[in-house]
Amino acid sequence: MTKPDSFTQAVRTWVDVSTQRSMRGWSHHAKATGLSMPQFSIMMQLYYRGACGLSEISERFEITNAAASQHVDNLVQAGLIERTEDPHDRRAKHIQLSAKGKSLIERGISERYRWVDQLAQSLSEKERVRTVEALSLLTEAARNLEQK
Amino acid sequence: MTKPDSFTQAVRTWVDVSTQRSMRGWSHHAKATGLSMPQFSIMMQLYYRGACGLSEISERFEITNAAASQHVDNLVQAGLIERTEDPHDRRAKHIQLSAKGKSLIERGISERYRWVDQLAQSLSEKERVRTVEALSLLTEAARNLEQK
DNA sequence: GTATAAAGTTAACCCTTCTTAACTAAAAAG
DNA sequence: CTTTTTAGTTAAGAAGGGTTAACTTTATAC
Repeated sequence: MTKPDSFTQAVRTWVDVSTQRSMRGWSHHAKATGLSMPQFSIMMQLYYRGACGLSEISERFEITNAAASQHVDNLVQAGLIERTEDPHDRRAKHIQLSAKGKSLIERGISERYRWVDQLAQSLSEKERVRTVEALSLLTEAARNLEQK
Repeated sequence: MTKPDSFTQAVRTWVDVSTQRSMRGWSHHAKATGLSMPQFSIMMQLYYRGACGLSEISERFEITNAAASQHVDNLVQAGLIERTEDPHDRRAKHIQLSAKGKSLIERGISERYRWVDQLAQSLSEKERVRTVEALSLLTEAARNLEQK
């Protein structure tokens, strides 16, 4: 509350605008592929954080193992993820994206961020450089915050 | 595809990080208030884009009038929004946040963006100024894109 | 080696969201 | 002034996501 007002305002506004844009692309893609929101989220998570067991999924989404198991089962049946036995602990499952699932998510990401390319083109080289500096700073600071 | 690579990358990374952060706060608040996701979204939309008729809601969320009407009805019953007759067209309704609803959303926003204040404190004055410049640029550009 | 804990699955059920269909009431068109 | 269109509501039902509870199988503790 000292005087970060214009800073706070600028960040908020940009986050609002960009969240809205990227969410729009996201829900478009989810709808186009016929995936529901939880299904899509699980796949995104598998893409960014890599393979995991079933319990990790239920923990991250704060749902029961039963619910997670059902979602996973549907995605396996759709051929989008693979569920194999963990060789070190045969109770556990090793859940990961299939090739088909991975490429689907990658198409989704590039669609979700197509507007960023358009954004790039509407700025000058100099503006782009300055933007990159500022955003790197912010990202770095946000990640430091995260770890505390 | 010329060479916006580092730009694209920086924007994507920041959007990912910030979306994740602000969504976390959002779903927290939604859960705490007992609102469902569609209910919350409708209220957010009323907050940012102002009062509107029922059809506007169904269009923006791509649901039927029936579904929109039901959501609105629940929110009216909870005392969070007001539904009055449009004096110029008595078929239409004028839907807007109540005082209670408005303050609920405002509390939500400030919770959602608390991390931005922390972010501000972890940067120097100089860094903040440069960030504000860059983000204003980006926001402006994104809005221009929007209008085309 | 038996008892207990942990990882997943399955079944039955509830709640929410959404849809279609039938309806009322007001405005616009002819 | 009658017909048609537009705005919104209501009811019934389908679909999905979530839960608890009972169960199987494997690992861990003692």
